[in-house]
Order: sequence, then structure tokens, then C-alpha cells
Amino acid sequence: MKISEVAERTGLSIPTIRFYEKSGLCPFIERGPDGKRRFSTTDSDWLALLASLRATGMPTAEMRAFADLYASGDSTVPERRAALLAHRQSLEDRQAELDLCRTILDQKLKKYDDIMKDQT
Amino acid sequence: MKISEVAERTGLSIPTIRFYEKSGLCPFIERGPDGKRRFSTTDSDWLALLASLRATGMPTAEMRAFADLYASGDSTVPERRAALLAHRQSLEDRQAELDLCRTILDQKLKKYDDIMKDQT
DNA sequence: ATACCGACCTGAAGCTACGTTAGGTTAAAC
DNA sequence: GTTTAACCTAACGTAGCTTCAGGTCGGTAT
Repeated sequence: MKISEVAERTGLSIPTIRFYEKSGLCPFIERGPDGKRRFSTTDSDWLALLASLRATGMPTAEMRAFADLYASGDSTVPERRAALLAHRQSLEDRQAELDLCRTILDQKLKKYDDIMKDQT
Repeated sequence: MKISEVAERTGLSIPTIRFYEKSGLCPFIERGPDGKRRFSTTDSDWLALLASLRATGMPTAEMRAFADLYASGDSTVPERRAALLAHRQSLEDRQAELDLCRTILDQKLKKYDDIMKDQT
């Protein structure tokens, strides 16, 4: 698979994919004899996972650690599991934060509605 | 109220509060004769709202626009309402994103569990 | 008095995170 | 034979604070 295809599939931009590779977030991309990157579906899936983690706020340093574990083989599965569980927890924390803010907004909105009603 | 108290109440740091004032996010803070900021409870509440908006991803530019409307008096209530509604929508979008990622993580976690089970 | 402390003030510089853009090359495709 | 799509390094940009240098108060301890 070409980089452009992976970009399309993952939603990451081409520069971002290269940047991720250089940052060690996916240091296993093969190259053709022409020097161009050749992505397997595994690579593409990995990048899609990264995109998903990134989009939900995982810092690149953490993704880097996760990638290092990934590169070290199956023996690191428990650690990887722990990392994903931790991120899952952070998602829930974040959702709680969003819920709280939504409540606050709804109160504010209600106030605005009252003001607008009074003015009629 | 002193800046340190507002910092404690809102969770914003003192430099951040000053930074917000300079950025026009709350351009109505009074000063004592000694030049120090004196916050009313309204000010403090406003900053708490900003903190909440910020924590849920509203860019400062948008908060700035919202602050400008706020400063322009009650006639801008409908616009403010619209702004908060828009942000509320963005929260929901974000929650959907988090939910999706949670699903993906759960699938991944299940795979890891399977691998770990096999290894016993 | 005097010396010191802690909390406030200012403006400017600095920093981290995360990409994006620029400038220049090579190689295949039409 | 010229577009097209990759490649590289390196500089640039943006958001959003934080830190620094330097200064003013008011109160307390010596």
C-alpha cells in the first residue's frame, strides 16, 4: 500500500505519517527498492489505531512507549493491555468532564432562555 | 476577592488568570488603589465558566468572542446562546468520538486477553 | 528605624506539543 | 518530456500557558 492510500484510510495526512515514522511511532515500515514506503495492512491498521488514540488525546510520547512495546513482541502484551486500559480510563474521565460541562451549559442556556422570554 | 482566591476557586493558575485578562477574556476586572485586581463573585463565576469551556476544548479565540458579546450587554444574549449551543454540540461530537475509541479499545483489549489466555 | 518576607504587579521571553511548509531530488507514468 | 507522486531535511507556525527579571506594597521581627 502506498502512503497516499494509508493517509486516506487513516485520516492522517501524509506529512503526519512520515512524522510519526520518524518519531518512532511506527518504526517498522518497509521500503521498496525505490526507497518508497510499502505499508502492509497491519501497518495501516496500526496507524489507524494511533490515529484513534491521538484523536482522543493520547500524547505522542505515550504512543511512542506503546509502539516500543509493540515492537518488542508478544511478551509485552500484558504491558500493552495495561496501557490501553489506562487510556480507556482516561477516556471515561474525560467523558465525565464533558458531561459536567454539558450540565453547566444547559443551566446557562436555560438562563438565557428565561431572559429572552422576559423580553418578549 | 484576591487573585489567589480566584485561582483556588476556578482551578486556573494565577498566571493564567492574568493571561486571560490580557487576552481580553475578562476585560472588566476592577483594580484597588494599590493596582491589585479585585474580583467580584461575578468575575469569579465568569472565570469558572471560562475554565470549564477551556477544559472541554473551546479555543481561546472563541472564548474571546464570547467575552466580547458578554461585555456588550444583554442585547447579545441570543448570540451567546447560539455560541453555547454550538459548543454543546461540539461536546456531543466529542463524546461520540470517545465512545468510538472506547469500542476500538475494548476490541483490542479483548484480543489481548485472548492472547494471554492462550499462553497459560 | 531597618531589614526582610510574601503576595501582588508588569512586560517579555521561553517552552512543549504537534504538526505543516518550504525547498530541492528522484523516479515512474502517461 | 513533462506531470505526478514519492522522498529528504530543516525551518516555521500555532496554541496556550509558564517563567523570568525587576519592581511595589504592607506587615512583622529585630
